[in-house]
Amino acid sequence: MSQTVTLTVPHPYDFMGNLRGHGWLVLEPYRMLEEGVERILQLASGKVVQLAITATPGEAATEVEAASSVALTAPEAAEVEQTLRTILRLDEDFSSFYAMCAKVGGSYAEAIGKGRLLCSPTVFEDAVKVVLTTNTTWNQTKGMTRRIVEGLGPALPSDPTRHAFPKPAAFLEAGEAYFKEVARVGYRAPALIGLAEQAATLEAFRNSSLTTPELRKELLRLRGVGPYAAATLLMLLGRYDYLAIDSEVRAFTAKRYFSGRVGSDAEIRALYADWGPWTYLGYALDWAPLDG
DNA sequence: TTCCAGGGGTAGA
DNA sequence: TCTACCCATGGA
Repeated sequence: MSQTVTLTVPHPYDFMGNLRGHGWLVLEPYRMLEEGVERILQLASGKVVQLAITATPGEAATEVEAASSVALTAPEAAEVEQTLRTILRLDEDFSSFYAMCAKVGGSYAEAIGKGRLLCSPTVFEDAVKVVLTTNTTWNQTKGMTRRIVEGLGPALPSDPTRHAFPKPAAFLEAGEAYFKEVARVGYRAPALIGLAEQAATLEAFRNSSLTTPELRKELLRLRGVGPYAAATLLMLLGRYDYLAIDSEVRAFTAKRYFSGRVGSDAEIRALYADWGPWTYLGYALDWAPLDG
């Protein structure tokens, strides 16, 4: 028994760009599919479902559908639809960003339809994953995330090797020792416990009336969250005012703009300052792997 | 061994 | 605001 939830998407819309804009789609409980992404999700009813999320074929997707592994009640189907709208950011308005891209031109002219970046169903999950990207390699981020999901997340009945993302309560129950000894997150363990303790506060950030600088200040109060993590989390909350300056940004801008010299954070920020509220995306669409 | 990865916390200037 | 140092882990 299975069921499909379908919803229409904004125009223009780049579905695969939405998924591949950053690394989230390869962090459990997401898994990359050839034409979309798979997600293990625990619904409010407690049911754990497997969703295969794909779009109508072609350049201009008009619909996204999630094929559930099991039948859903009406409230469960509505919850799946709302979750899709959240993780694909379908309700965000990018029109002023696209207008800016068209004005700037060049490679930015191809940005129309892009900008939506996959996020998690909960701010808590996004915050955990962002902390797991700090001061480590991408492979280790994937490993730490996988061990947390497999160790603490509720299992999918039809395939118990697959798990949904664990709830904050599971983090607290597992305790710091679990994260150090089993998940091997090292010194990040206390930060993850802190995020679990403040999960309710984190969720309120999704539709916060705070200004972006105010919200950034709140995020910076979280243990394990510094300038990079705060800027990344703001992006995941739909606020693109700040650049998440990490080793990759420094390396890219050094090569492209500073003749190999690593620019100061102020110099790097100045490169994208004209993008204003779209700064993060201004960089994201500038970035491209450089040869040599 | 040493370095460092999609940094952060702290102390001291 | 800036710099120096430490922080667990694991691959190069």
